[in-house]
Amino acid sequence: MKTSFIPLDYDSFDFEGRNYSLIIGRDDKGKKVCLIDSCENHLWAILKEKISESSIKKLIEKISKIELNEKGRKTRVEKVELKEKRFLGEKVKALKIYATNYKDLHSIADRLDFKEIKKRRGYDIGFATKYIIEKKLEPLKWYEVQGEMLNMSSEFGGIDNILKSDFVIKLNSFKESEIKDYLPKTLAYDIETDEIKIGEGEILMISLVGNDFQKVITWKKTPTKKKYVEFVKNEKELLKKFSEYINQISPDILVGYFSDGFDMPYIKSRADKFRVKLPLGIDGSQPKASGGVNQSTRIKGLVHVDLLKFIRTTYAQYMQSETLSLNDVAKEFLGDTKKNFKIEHSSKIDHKKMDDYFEYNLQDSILTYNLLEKFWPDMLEFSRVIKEPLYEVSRNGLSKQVESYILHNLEKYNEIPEKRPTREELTSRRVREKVEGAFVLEPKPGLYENVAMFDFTSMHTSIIISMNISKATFIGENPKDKKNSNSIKTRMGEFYFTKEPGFFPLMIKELFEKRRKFKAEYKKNPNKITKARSNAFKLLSASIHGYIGFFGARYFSLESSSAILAFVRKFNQDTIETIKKKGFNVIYGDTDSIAFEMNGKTKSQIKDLLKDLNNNLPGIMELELEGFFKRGIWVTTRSGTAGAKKKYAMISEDEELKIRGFETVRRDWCNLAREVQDKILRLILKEGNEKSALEYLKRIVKKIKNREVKLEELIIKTQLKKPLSEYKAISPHVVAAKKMREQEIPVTQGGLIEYYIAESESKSKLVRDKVKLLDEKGEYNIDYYLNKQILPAVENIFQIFKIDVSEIIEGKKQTTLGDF
DNA sequence: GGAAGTGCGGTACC
DNA sequence: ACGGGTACCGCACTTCC
Repeated sequence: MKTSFIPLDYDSFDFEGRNYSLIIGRDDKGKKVCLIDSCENHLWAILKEKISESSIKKLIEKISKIELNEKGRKTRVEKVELKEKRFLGEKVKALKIYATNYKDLHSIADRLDFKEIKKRRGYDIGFATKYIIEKKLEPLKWYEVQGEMLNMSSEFGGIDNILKSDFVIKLNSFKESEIKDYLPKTLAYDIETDEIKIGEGEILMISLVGNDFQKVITWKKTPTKKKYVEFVKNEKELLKKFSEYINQISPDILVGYFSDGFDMPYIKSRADKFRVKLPLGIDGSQPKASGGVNQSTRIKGLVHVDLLKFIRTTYAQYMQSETLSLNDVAKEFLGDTKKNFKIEHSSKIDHKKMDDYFEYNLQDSILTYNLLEKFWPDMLEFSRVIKEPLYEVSRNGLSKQVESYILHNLEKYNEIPEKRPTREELTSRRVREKVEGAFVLEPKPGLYENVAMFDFTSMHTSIIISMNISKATFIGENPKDKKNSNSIKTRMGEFYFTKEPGFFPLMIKELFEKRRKFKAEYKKNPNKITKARSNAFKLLSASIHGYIGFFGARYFSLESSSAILAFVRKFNQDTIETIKKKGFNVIYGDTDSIAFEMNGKTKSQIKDLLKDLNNNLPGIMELELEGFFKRGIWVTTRSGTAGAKKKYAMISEDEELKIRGFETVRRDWCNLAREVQDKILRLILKEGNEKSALEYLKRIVKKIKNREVKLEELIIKTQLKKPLSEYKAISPHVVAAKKMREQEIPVTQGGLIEYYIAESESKSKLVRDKVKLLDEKGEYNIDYYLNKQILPAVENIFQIFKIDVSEIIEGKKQTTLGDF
């Protein structure tokens, strides 16, 4: 038979001592389809140089005879082929060794201790990855597939009778078809429990939300008018109902928020306790948890997505939200918020409140469902670009995504994949000395008029490409062929890289060009998909240097990482010097940027300067105009007279502000201080002097002294980064967290702690002794907010105008500032 | 018992 | 383990007189 098909999930099974792939997906009518395909497994044995043909022949014979009988499996070498390959750029002769079961590739590699063999590789790549590389049946692309339908058959031990699928097809052939739209069938879920620790409490309710499906299942019998609430007898029945509904709906994706870390483990632990089976897999198998600290749960044939993980790696760096809580993320992306509901212990909840609880539980699934829809184009394109299944792509960090991309693109360069680092390598890489990072120019404090800013386009990546840097192109500290090389001095020594183009920089160049191409495509034809594709390439391209310096990477290279950073410093410093020599006053620079006074020159003259600088840059390196600014302000550090790095504010010609590093953008300062500072920066940058800013400050100070400021403006929010018991220094936010715990308010690691500083009778001078939670009665501490929040936020700004605001902010009696 | 120095802790920049 | 070096700054803690 023939059908359309889009692969969603990849799995495998053994039959008669052989591996088969099981690919789960849909056809274009929405029917669930499983494909069964054979798949050859292989590993590589790289041969030493100058091995005679006859020795190779003998070796092949010996290897062909390898048979294993371990772990109740019989696995044997099926065939061995001699190939001309490359490994880390070197031409090599290698044996491609096929085995009947991929699970034993590692054991076979262990048996290859022949003297003719130099290295063994390719035994540590996941089955799905290998299958996709070999067969090119790639995730989330549409295919026209042809095969034999299995129906009540006995083939493969009658597997088609077990699989919960509309069609099971033994694959014969396939070809890519034109891309049609695809929207996954999604089901979101969320649980409510009476105890946060996994398995220690009861699951009170579970909500499920699909396209036209909304349910809250609970055993907490309460009169309610909510139609979506369904009652069951007890927690055990709740769990059964949960899997019943999932199987009935049969979604492509089961999505939760923090569900790898909470919902799924909780459900599993309660199911274990009650001995309830959760047959959610396509073959009736149970969800399987894996990984230690960073746990995740996999369900066969049903893609379990923990949206938090995807958002964290792909979006967090560009987000405004204070936290990555479902509430904040939904607010930012959906303009929607969670139902405001304070969780209490179930025993305390009365009937009316129970109704709100149901609503709250449902709402969480609705938000999760809507967020998945929102992020779907990005997940889809990531999966297509990286060629890894959704389950992996939705969880992996950027380094892992880069590595997957590399593995899927090695073939073009005829490269044998490098192995994962061994445990010993990991330990030694982790304790290595730090590589020297980027250069930051100390600014000269002041208010500047007409500022131009340049920055290097994708600096690290373009250095890798232009200087041909990688593990394989590194040729040591004193190579013979210095002429044909790029070199740079680092703290660790002078490192040389051949100019002979290496596969790694070439691959990155191609990636970089695709990034350009898809960015242009998006500009020309802006829509969700082109945007997502452009974004996927952008993120991948920006993560290459991070990957090279990541200790878990196959292509990790400390020399490369340190050389890249040395070039980063060199190019920025050289450019600063050149701009200075042309007579400009350079104000500031950080890593890849340079800000300088335009010095009466016109924009077009500045653009000429840019062109000139670009003409002298090597390879694909490029400096671009970040912008022209009407004014910019740089201040001193709090403790001294030096210019503060990573802290500045500029205003563009259309009065848009670019504020970096100031308290305004820091969440651990109270809103009042942030707003006052923001307003003052705005006034000064707009007007070019401090007059109205000063008037404004005086009004605010008066307001504070008259206790006219609302408490919510004074809340200080700080994250609790580790378990309460591990803190050596008991700082205010730790005290606040302890208070919360006393009041049985859940305190979670990573959660935001909110408190304010109140007037107090105690003589203690410690801030922490004045900490109060928001619902604790008290009055805000005027002295603290004036001298420890407002003053530090504005002092340095007015100092630029030689104004000492501490005189304006009276009431600073106890504080002594040694500098005065 | 207070001043000065040290380091913990959180957050931001790129 | 899933990016990591540079930087700022408040606050508690330590040390010293």
